[in-house]
Amino acid sequence: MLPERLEKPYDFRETEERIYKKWEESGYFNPDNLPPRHKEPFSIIMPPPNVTGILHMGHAAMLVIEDIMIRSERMRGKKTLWLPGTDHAAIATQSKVEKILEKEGIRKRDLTRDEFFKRAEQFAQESHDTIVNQVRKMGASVDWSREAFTLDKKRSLAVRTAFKRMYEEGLIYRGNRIVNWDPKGQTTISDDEVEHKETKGKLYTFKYSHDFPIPIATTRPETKIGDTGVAVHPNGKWKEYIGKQFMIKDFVGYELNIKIIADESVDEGFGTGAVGLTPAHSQTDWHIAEKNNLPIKQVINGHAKINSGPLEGKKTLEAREEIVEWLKKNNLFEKEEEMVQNISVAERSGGTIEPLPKLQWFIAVNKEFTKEDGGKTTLKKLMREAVESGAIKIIPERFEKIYYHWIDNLRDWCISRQILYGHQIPVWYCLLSTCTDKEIMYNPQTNRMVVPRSEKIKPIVSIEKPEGCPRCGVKELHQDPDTLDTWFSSGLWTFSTLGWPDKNSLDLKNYHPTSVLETGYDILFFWVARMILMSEYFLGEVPFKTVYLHGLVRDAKGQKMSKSIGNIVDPIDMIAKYGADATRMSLVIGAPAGSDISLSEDKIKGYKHFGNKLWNIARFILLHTEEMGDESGQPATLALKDKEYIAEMENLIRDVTEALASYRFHIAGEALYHYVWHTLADKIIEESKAVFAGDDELLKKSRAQTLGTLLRNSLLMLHPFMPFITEELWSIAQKKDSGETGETNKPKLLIIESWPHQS
RNA sequence: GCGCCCUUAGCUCAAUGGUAGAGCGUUCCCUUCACACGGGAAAGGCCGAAAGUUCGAUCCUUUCAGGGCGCACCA
Repeated sequence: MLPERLEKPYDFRETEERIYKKWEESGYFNPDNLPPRHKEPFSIIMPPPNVTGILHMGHAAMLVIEDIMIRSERMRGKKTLWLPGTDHAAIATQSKVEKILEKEGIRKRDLTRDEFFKRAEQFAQESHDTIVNQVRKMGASVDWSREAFTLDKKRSLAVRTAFKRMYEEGLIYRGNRIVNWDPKGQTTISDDEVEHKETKGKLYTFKYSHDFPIPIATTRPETKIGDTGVAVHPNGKWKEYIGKQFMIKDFVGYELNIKIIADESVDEGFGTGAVGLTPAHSQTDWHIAEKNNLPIKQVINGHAKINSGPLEGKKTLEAREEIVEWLKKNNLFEKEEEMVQNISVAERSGGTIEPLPKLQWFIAVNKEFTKEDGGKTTLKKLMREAVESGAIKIIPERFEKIYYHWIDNLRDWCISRQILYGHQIPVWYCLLSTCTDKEIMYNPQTNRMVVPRSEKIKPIVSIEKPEGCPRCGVKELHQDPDTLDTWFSSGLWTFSTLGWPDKNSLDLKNYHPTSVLETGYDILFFWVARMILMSEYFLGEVPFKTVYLHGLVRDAKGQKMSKSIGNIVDPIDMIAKYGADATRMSLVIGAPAGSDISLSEDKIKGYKHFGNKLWNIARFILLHTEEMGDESGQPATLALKDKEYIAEMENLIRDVTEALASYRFHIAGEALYHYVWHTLADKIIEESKAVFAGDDELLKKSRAQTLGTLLRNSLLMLHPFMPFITEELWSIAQKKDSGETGETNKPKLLIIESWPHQS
């Protein structure tokens, strides 16, 4: 007798939604509700998807791998917490909202800060709802009761608390330094958000004036009106001029005052062996200028235009042409050569980065401070040591090298952004003239200080809005209009989600450090490194013990998925067509840690067929056996052949368990796939048909029991990979069981069943 | 420039110090009472090139070629 539900082919559309609901109602996603055998905590905090739209295959891959870990650990008796959330994604969300407003014919400047913020929140909410729905569809066994958002109230308190503490320690400071200015987005961005693109450029060689002895080579003539020095090699061909100062009365109508200085970094072999220094518009030059006390002369403004003099208002490229023309006309031009150069581009907006000096907030990564144990360290050291000591293991290991390399090149992190959507910096200013000696222009409508931002206005850093100015007592204070880099709040993610800054939080005690962080290798620096920094600093412990990095999901030809190529495979479409189980399998098998996954619809379809196969295996087995087998082990009466089958299964259990423990999910998945199809179905079941057609009752009984055990273990181990169909089959097999033994046996959900024993 | 990865079946990719696998595709046979979303059979790979280590290498080492990626203040 076949159970009724097995008579029909497997219908994932009907099943998946029903099963997910059943899991949610069971409460088992929440570790607090797990049965008492679940003691040892196992926690993963989900990398929060950006609330900028919908989930893509990369997110799907992330969800699957994390769910496999959570489900298998839950079955192995761990107290599993998988905490979900979303990220407000500051710049990314803001630019999306701006585009939407643009379509509605609304300009950003027509809205107040609050109005804009409301629109952004509304968009974020809609996007959040879509994402949550998608996460459910994937079958992710996350604890919704603990869901978090990087910009909600609790996280905001964490951010402000963190900011204040770091400020008081001197690790957050406000400084006038060269930043990566994005003229298109009108904001600073961090070094990591800058992409270097190879482009064809020209190297121009010229002299400032006929009296000036040294020719200079440059790719950006427009910046040369901001030159205040020339660097040459201390022992090079120009050394006789070191220390001399030259006044150039007319350089394209500008007056230059150039000092020749020596610097080891000058490459004699490149260009003319002399570098024209533009401290205000080049990171390198800034440092050399600082060492040599050269003045800093800003000539380009935030709109990438010349800010003064005869060329005022000209765009950089226009100014470049005019300067080259002027040089040629005045016989100062020597030559121009084609060359490949790297141009800096803002990752989000695509704008060409203009290095500019600006008054911004930074995190000092090289500044020494005293740890709780009295030892001295820096944030950079904390980040390095966490991995070096082995406290954090990165999988695959090769990314550890990449991580160190990044840390070694790390400079102070600019955290202030001139955008509206995000955590507003918890800093207030008193603008009364008694508290500052500079006049401030302030636009109350936009809550923006127009200019000049000044170091002379003293910041008042506070978690909550201060009652009044601590110096003059005046009530009216103005909050810094800038918001924080989105990675500042996500850096706190592993502990801000667990109750920090409340140090008595039970969740924080139980689940931090988290067990595993699983994410794409593309945000190793952006995010993983920042979490290590924050957790080490604020809690003195690692945020996670293991980092598992997955690759990018690419199309069938290995190309990056993108809208312009039109090769995007949408997880939700695939779930609708082939089911979540099939989609999950396709993202695990053939996808080892750290390497890119190439995905095709055919691959997903293949795993849908596998689901069908599994369904029919269960049909066959349940047709011939009374029960699926239980934990009590093998009866002594098993036939020889059946003992072999059981032994084979035990090997599989060992292999799969080991593969999972070593984070080789693709191996585990493939082993199961291969066993179920090509061993259980093709060999064992085929051979069993003859057994059941025969008349040896003992043999039949032995085989039926064996098949029941094989099915049982297959379902158990496949569950983390294909949770829906396995749970459904489990419930069917259980029902048959309890139907015969009476109704007191409440069927147990597969989700909390015990992982098969290894012998 | 520094560093990392990849090169395996027609395509996209796994695995492994000792007979090489998956998905899709190709050829032939079979509607047999789990499944045609199936079964059976088959074709197809000197595992990028060369040298070395080893009883033995696709796997380890070195060099080379091609491809990809990360980082970087070549003015």
